[in-house]
Formats: sequence, C-alpha cells, structure tokens
Amino acid sequence: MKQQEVFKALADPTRRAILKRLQGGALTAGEIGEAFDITPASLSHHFAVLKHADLVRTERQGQFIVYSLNSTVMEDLTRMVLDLFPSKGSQGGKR
Amino acid sequence: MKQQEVFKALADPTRRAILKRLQGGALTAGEIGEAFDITPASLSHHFAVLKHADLVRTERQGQFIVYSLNSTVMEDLTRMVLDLFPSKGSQGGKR
DNA sequence: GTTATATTTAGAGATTTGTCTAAATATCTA
DNA sequence: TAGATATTTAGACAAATCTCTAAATATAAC
Repeated sequence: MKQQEVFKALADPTRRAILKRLQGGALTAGEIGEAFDITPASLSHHFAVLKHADLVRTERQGQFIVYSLNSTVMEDLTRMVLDLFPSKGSQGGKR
Repeated sequence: MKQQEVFKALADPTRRAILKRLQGGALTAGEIGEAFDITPASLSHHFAVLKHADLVRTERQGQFIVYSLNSTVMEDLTRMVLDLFPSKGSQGGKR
C-alpha cells in the first residue's frame, strides 16, 4: 500500500466527504457530485486521487461509472495510523 | 479536535517520520533534526504544523525545547479513521 | 555583558494542489 | 448515424506548501 498516497488523499476535506458518501454503498460519479458545489471536472480529479491511493474502486455500468469504497484498505489504514503512535502504556516518559 | 489540521499534518512524510521518531520518547528539536537532511528552520515549520494539529506537546528545558507525542490524540485519530469507513460487514453491496 | 548554542520567525522562491473552462471519449437512444 | 448524457482529460490559474537564507529570541557559559 502506498502510504504517502493514502495520507495525501485523506488530507482534502472534499475527498473525505466523498468517502463518507460512499459508506452507504456504491454510487455513480454523478450521484456523488450532487452533494458538492464543484464542477464534474474537479470531482473527477478527486476521484483520480482516491483511486490512485486505492481507496475506491470503479466499475463502468453503461453510461455510468460506479464508485465504491475499497474496504480492504481500511485495515491497512488503521494499521498505518496505529503504527504512528506508540501502543498505550508503552510510551516513553519524561527525559 | 481539528480533523482537518490532523489529516493535513499527517500528509507530509517528514512529519510522519518526526512522529515515529518520538515514539521512543521525548526528544529535543535538535535531536529530532539529526535524522533529517533539512534546515532547522524547515524543521521548525513542521513542528509548528504538528503542534497546531495538537499531535505533539512542547516543554522548554533550559536552552532546549523538548517535543513529545500527544498520545491522547491517538484515540481521536483512530476514531476519525474508523469513521471514514463502514464497519466490517455493514458496507453497501453492489447496486 | 559578551559570546555561543538552540530554536523560531520573517520573507522569498519553486513546487504542488484544487479549481475552472473547453474539449475529448464512451455509452445510450432514437 | 446523429444527438444527448456521463465522465474524463488537457491546460491554465490562484492559493497553499515546503524549502531555503537571514535575522530574531531565549538560555547558558564564561
């Protein structure tokens, strides 16, 4: 997993909101876009970043492109976060 | 907790490395800097971002300024990440 | 008080990022 | 095939970000 891509992808509030929107299940690009005051082109850029980080999956269905969360990344992400902080009780104290 | 500040702070690899360095316990700015090929000024900028996100704490000790992880944020951060993804088994299926 | 060490602040410059408009691609429907 | 809809790609621009050098601040040691 590309740690850097994932953290970068999560750094933008619009992208985090996109992920949250997908929690309820897969949506087309257009359906996702309804919630944002942003052009389809800009939205598409965010999709590209999320895809590059492997946080979402896509599937074409006729005219539409359907986005869904890549839930397997969740585990990795949690691990990455946990890895950033010492486990409880193991932290170095005062010097 | 300022979610946006936290995610932004974590988006930079140098800052994540700083956090990892602090896992072993508190360190002075100079000690942290030894590991990076970067000027003290740039490092100080990263410290400011981490502090602003409340990810680290500081304490002056004479000439030195000692940085340590703010471990209480860990819990919040994990919650933020978990919140971004549906809990296992609850994810919406195909449409 | 002067000098040295540790760190931050200020300001500048190059790169990256998020947004837009315009144009391109893909699919559907008639 | 032609026209409509859905989405992406290309290119431009402003704002944010990371880095640097130079200067400022704070403490320590003499």
